Amino acid sequence: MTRTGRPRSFSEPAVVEAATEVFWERGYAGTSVQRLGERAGVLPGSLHAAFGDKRALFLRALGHYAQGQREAAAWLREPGPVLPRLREMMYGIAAAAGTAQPRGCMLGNTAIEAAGDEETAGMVREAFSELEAALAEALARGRSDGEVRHEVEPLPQARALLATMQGLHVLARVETDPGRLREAVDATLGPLAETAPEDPRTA
Amino acid sequence: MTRTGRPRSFSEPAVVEAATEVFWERGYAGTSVQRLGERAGVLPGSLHAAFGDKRALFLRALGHYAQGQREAAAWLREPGPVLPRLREMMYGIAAAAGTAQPRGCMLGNTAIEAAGDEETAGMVREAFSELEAALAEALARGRSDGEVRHEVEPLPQARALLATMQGLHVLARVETDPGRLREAVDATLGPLAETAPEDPRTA
DNA sequence: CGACTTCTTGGATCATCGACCAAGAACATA
DNA sequence: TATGTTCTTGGTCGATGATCCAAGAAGTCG
Repeated sequence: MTRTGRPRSFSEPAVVEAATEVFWERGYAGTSVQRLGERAGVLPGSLHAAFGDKRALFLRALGHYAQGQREAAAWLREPGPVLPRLREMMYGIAAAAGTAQPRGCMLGNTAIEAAGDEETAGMVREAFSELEAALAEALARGRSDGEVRHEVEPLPQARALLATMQGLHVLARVETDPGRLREAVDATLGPLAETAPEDPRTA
Repeated sequence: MTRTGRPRSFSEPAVVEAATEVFWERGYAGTSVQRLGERAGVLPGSLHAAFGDKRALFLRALGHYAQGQREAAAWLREPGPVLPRLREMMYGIAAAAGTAQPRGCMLGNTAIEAAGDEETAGMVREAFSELEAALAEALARGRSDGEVRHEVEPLPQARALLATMQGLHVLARVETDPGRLREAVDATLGPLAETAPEDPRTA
């Protein structure tokens, strides 16, 4: 059954991508449908016809962002030492400090701004849960490889790391020096390493 | 020089206190001047006359909240073991999970929502900086008392703890089980203790 | 007691925003 | 090419919100 009629002048995924950017930067309340249209090169009327109301488009955008996070987390599942990858992930968060427009993490931003909406909160909770599982899996593997101290309990430590990452996103919003956040990352990851915990950069 | 004319029907600090509550719960954009007036029992016109515009009242509220945080941090400076107090502070954050309306930390909420405003960001940065200093001081004292491992570097670790606390506020917005966040707290604080790191609750 | 000052009240104003719709444009199919 | 379907365009509508103001109310001071 091929669709007839006038074809879309825009690609739906491209609009979702653009909407993700805008919602990520400005939050839900801070984003107008008009601005969404401008960024995507589509008039508000067309957005309404294609996606429904603003909230529906926001949920699409949030899902798109969460999918990207899932793919980033998949990197932790590849073989090899995990602590350097955790450090790189967290350094990446720290690197936003001092940049023109730190956006934080859209999941965390949404948790704070839109926690009242149960459907939205559910999506954030689900995404956090998956990130936590990926972190726990990585820690467990690191532990059995002798890279991570055997005293580390993967699941609670994974939750702690997730919290620290979200907190880094928050601090990066107002912190001007990425180096200070990297020190915090080193202090977090140092005690997890089996060897040479006195110099975290060795891990 | 005593002021003449009709006296205020409201107390200025009480209005700031009420405004703090509302901004804390609903954010800056999510709060209308009308709602502020309702909560404080003052008409919007009077608010405007007494405080200026919405942003000015928000800055007053943010300053009020930051002051409260400073006083909470002063608790860490009192003598005695610091790790139990840190745990209690962080358990307190975790306890918001699953409650009707977790508000998070107004400093973190503001960092996320209003990072574009440089004056606002400066206030948040300043407050974070003081919290960090209080945490670092507490860790340093705990270390010299033999309570905290000597490998712990106070300032980086303080930043890491601040990040974790902010992250806990974020997670508490969508997490339904406070117990899971308490486990994360234990995983964070356990490695800091000098003795019995395998059971964090002993510290 | 009268004059002056300050606050309160209630509404007006202007802007923004989300949602919606009628009419025309663009395309596929037959 | 004629027909039907879908999309685009541009605008309207109602609601909300921030700000401000004029007139009355409630005090103080001389």
